[in-house]
Amino acid sequence: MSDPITLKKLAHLSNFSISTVSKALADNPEISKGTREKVKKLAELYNYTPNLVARSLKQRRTKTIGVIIPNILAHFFAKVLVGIEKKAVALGYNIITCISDESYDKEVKSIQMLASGSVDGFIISISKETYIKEDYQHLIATINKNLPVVLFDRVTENVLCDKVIINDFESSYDATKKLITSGCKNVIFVSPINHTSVGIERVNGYNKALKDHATSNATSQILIIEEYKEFAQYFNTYLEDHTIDGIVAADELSAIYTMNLIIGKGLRVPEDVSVIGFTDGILSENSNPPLTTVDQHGIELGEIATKKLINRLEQDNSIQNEYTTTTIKTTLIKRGSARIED
Amino acid sequence: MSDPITLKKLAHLSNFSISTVSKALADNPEISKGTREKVKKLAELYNYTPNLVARSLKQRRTKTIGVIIPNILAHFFAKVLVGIEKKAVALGYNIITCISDESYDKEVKSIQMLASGSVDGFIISISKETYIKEDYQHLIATINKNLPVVLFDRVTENVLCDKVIINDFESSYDATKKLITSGCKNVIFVSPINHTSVGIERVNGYNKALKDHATSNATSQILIIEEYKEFAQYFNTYLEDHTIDGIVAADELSAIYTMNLIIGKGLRVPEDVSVIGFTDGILSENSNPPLTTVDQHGIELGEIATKKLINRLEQDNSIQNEYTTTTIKTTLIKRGSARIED
DNA sequence: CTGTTAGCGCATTCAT
DNA sequence: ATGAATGCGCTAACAG
Repeated sequence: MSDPITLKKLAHLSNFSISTVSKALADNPEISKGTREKVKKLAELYNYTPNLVARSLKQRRTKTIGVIIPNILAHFFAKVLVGIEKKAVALGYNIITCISDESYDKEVKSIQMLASGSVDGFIISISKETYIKEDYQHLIATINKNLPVVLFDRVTENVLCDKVIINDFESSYDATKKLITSGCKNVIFVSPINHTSVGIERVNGYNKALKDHATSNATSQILIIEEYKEFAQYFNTYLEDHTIDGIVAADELSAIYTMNLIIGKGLRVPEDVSVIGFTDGILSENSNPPLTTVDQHGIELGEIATKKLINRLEQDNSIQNEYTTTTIKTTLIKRGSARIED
Repeated sequence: MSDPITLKKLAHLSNFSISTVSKALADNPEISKGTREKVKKLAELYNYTPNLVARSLKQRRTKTIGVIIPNILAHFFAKVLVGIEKKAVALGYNIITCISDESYDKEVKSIQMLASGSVDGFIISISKETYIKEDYQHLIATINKNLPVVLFDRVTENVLCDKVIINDFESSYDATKKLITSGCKNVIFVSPINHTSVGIERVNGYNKALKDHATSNATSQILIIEEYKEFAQYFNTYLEDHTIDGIVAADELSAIYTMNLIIGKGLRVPEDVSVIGFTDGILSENSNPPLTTVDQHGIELGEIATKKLINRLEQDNSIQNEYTTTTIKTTLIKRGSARIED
């Protein structure tokens, strides 16, 4: 029912030319006030909305942003997406979301597809597989095509562009330190994201805190989670030859998962073992006990990334601003899973 | 750096005409094998990718789907989105995601924007506010513009279109019945989605099961959650004048939240109170005790919705197929939060 | 087998 | 103050 109404049809109906109608709708002062009114009324009557595809082609900008996310089921990324969406809509942009599913191939394909005219720029968090391959050529190529990229959270030094990250090293350092100064003697680190920039920084922070604050015979214990079921088995036997009293986990799920294994072993949280996780999401709030966690401010992060991208998109192209990296400071949210002081 | 390479440029470089180049790249047998090869090689060399916006304008189809979701932070919707994305990409489509944030206005605006040429059709789950306003005109208008809509989960009889839902009534009925036949005398129903089609069906199922299977003096107890903090207060006092031994919750978060309140009151789950929730997500798997839950098969649901939409988009337009509603059967996943038999 | 032409819907420069 | 003409990049009908 009904083909969409176009400028051409409005021109017929109003007995003005296409260009007059176009200008009138744009409130161009070239056109007399009277016709502007008339045309607008008509457009309203027929419910005219300009075809955005045609406009994109003409203007050579789409007013849409491509977003590539490794995994939408992780609460942190969902939160960032909320922030991106919110800010984008507020500034008149749409977003096209692709999920890389931690796969290099999907990441490359999605970017290539969207880079063929569908978007003006990208907001991307790098997939695990891409880190393993260490191949960032697709990102560099995109930037070279004049499609700005903002990387967030999972970033790399190998690509020059705007970035938004959190202070991973410091946050991890502080969390570990707090456990130690509150009396923990054996703090381990658990991570399902070992290959990513984020995962590495958090490990480094943990190690540094150990060196600075633990007793000299304390050793760094880093447990990598590739697959949760396997990890459960491994960790249960691990607990039999090791006593631990503190855990820092690189994300929310691994924290809760590990905590539940510990409780399953008959240990008490936080009396016997203190647990701190990263990412403040629904899981953390509603676990039992509720998880003490490092809030990464995902929504805010998404908003900042979007703002940065759109700034670059709309800036005068001759002024090539320096690329900047914004670091968001995390906040420790104290709940029931860790006994920490002050 | 570098303007994108176009057909025109390839034409210059190859000394063929634009149309020849276009046809050659499309492997059109009109063109001699030799030139086809030559042109393709050149295109490869220059890394040519067709401008999708121009193609969309020409073909009057964008190969992208608009997805409107009320809240990406709810695990169920995130899962559906994963299914949609997966299927869409597999069938050569992109998706543009908008989050209505349960707001009528955002829902309307997003749809209008995307309906202006950006997408070929929609996959939508209706916002709470839209249900309250009972205004579905924007959906009907979209369908009348020849933009097919598939509604999922949160649907309405007031819009004629394809739909994908789960057997909410039956699932809720069965869950309630199971609790009763396993010995629960006082089963309450908790819902944060009371206004939606889904919420209503689940309440109905609960009530019917009560009528069919409970003792005659059992009364229907339905607690609505508008805001979690308020609910916590209310529920804590509620527990003081009521004894309950069973809970059916309309989603995952409300189930866990309520369960934690109960545990906080010193009651044991499942010994004193059995809890069953809807949506099988990360929360359910990792709660303590793990939640017995109705799996809505979100990913599959998303895939089916996408398939239905694309089928309609690609069918011969003269054959106007009947609209159909697909009902997905849920599965009860037994974990530790409910004592139920068989 | 190849090229010319037209047009998708819009914005814009250049006449009038 | 208005309109004609052009072109964004592509496909396709039609001519040769």
